[in-house]
Amino acid sequence: MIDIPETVSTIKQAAEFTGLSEDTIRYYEKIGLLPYADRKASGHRTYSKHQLEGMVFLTRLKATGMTLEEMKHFRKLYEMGEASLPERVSILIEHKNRIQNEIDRLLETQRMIDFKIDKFKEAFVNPDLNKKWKSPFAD
Amino acid sequence: MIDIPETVSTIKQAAEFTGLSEDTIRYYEKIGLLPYADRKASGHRTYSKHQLEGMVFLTRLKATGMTLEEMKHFRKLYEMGEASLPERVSILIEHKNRIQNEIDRLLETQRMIDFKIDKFKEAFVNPDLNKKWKSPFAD
DNA sequence: TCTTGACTTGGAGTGTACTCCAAGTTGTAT
DNA sequence: ATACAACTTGGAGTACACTCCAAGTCAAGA
Repeated sequence: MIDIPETVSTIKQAAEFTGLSEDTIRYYEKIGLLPYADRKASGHRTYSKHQLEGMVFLTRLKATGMTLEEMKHFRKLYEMGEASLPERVSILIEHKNRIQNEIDRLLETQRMIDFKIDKFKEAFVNPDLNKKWKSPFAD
Repeated sequence: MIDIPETVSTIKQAAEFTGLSEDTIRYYEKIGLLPYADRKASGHRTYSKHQLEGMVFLTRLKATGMTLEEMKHFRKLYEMGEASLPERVSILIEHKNRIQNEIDRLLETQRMIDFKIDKFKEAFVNPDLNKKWKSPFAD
């Protein structure tokens, strides 16, 4: 059994792949969210495919509202090994629930916007309505 | 025709009703997102039911990702009157689309989390799998 | 009247997450 | 050999959205 050599990326390629900026990747490493990256002899960072996938996973968590601190905690658990699996699962389930609540709120706001758009359109077609119906916009 | 007298609220009641803090309401007024509030003789702010509804609308836009600057722009249009109705409608439609994209991203992340939870559970039941399958978490 | 709590202002301070910079080193193409 | 781009570091600066504070005024009950 031989290890399949993984293609190795520069920080620039990592940034392209993940959508993070190079500065952000270095920043994440600095605050301990990403582990100290492997280096070439020159000191330049290198990333494996596996690491890039991990970063993308991070971006998904972040984009869905997880804070950097929570992600750091999750990573700490990951480093503790198998014993932390149950807690990691419960964190993910909890996060999934938060996402669901967020989706519900978004859907509700969409309905509210639709209602408002309808009102606007009515008011546009028949300006008289505008006098009776005052749009609530904090005034 | 007589005006139905609207019940008038203090800033404290406004904060309770909207979920914003009193400081935040004053801050929104300071930056021009809310108009200069009506005052009692004492100088204390008062809010009508209509104004409270407007504030709740604001909180919905904010909670779905609209920035304070965008909301200020929307309010400016509102103050310009009927002529701005088409632009206001298009802003709302645009925002609705942004919300839809956000929902899509959230759903996708939920699926990703489900996949990961399954993997974790497998690894927990059968620790051998954990050796073959490395969780990508940026390491 | 006295006290207690609510409200006022302008401005300073905070938390999160970057983002940029200077000064120096390394890698690559000509 | 000489550019020139890519990379390195520590630390400073920025953007957004609040959040808190001091010092003072106002309102309502005992």
